[in-house]
Amino acid sequence: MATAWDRQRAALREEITETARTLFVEQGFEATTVDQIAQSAGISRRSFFRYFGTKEDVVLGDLNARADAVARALEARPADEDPWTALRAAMLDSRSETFTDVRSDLALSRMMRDTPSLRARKVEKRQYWSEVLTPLVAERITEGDVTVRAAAVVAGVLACVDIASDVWVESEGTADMEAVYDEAVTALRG
Amino acid sequence: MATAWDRQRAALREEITETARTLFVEQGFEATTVDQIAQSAGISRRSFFRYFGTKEDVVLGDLNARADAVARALEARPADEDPWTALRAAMLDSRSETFTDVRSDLALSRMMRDTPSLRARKVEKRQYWSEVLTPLVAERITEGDVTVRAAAVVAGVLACVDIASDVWVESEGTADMEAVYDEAVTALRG
DNA sequence: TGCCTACCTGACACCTGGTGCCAAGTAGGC
DNA sequence: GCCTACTTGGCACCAGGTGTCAGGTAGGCA
Repeated sequence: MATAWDRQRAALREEITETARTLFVEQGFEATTVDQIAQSAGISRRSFFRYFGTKEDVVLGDLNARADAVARALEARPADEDPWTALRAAMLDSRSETFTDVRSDLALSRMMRDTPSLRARKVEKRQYWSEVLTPLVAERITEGDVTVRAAAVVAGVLACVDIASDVWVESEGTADMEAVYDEAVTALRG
Repeated sequence: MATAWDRQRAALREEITETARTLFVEQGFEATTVDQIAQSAGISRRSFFRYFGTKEDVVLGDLNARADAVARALEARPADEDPWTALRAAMLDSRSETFTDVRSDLALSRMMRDTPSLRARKVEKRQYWSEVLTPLVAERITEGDVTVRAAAVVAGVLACVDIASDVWVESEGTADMEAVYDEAVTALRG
């Protein structure tokens, strides 16, 4: 428990994130180089890569942590709840821990939608979501090929989340994300 | 209509693809450099990038073309068919035009599953599938928010295809892809 | 046949993200 | 006040990708 070091590390990481996101919003993600970020944050290029594995991780940082949060929330739901209801509730429970303000959230979301490398890396992290959630969902499925069905439900739910997020960005943050999500789920469950 | 040029270009492109895929299977995708491919194919590194925008495109080349094929097949389905049935039939109709043999198909699929950059690029091309298919599916939806619902159905179907493909690879090519796909769809439409 | 034009090609330089390595520094424990 | 463990920065290096330019080659036309 090197607490002192850990705190310092976390603080610096936070500072780098701030600096980088400012630059990203100002001049775009791809147009911002790692050297610029490092220089603005007062560290070396090499150190940057010690705090973030890739440039994309600065934006997508805590996505894996959120998956774990959703997983914990899902486990806490009643065991007899059907997977769709349980997943929806779990995601709502663990939402908005990292919520700052609408404007910057919108800018970040738009960037994630419009930048190929960010989209790609996001999908990569989504795989972690599937790995974490699928076994938990499988416990709530009683018939058929449980593994396949669980994978399908998780993939379906994540797709609906993406759709809701897209519509939200498109609407400049005015759309009701929950309503869009429910509409998308309805389309699946017919 | 520069037919002569076009033919030569297509032939060379095919040859590069052959060469590259052989190298990929031999030593893995990431371990194979573009310089190696270019040298093996007897062209310059610069020319390689004139035929393929990225290294990944050598493997994923005709994915966009397949999307167009599915779209055409979808349009040909009876207008009163529900989207799920129509999509399933359309994908089956336009399948296996680029089918070589099980062994190399399996090797390629496994590579696509295990290589992050390939997965990422594949998802990128999947977006094109969505863009092409969603408006066609929308015509088959009669109630609710048509755009959102169509997007959800397309995303769901593509997710099920991925699941089926994954299970197929996992089973060394012995699994019945159509059956797995149907099982996955059942989980969604439950 | 011979030229002209359009396209293709290879070579070079350059940028960017990312990694391995090593020497120097700095904070904490005894 | 020293020792140790972790961190830092600098350097060299690799690979993917792009802009540019000079030179070549195939096709069309007189």
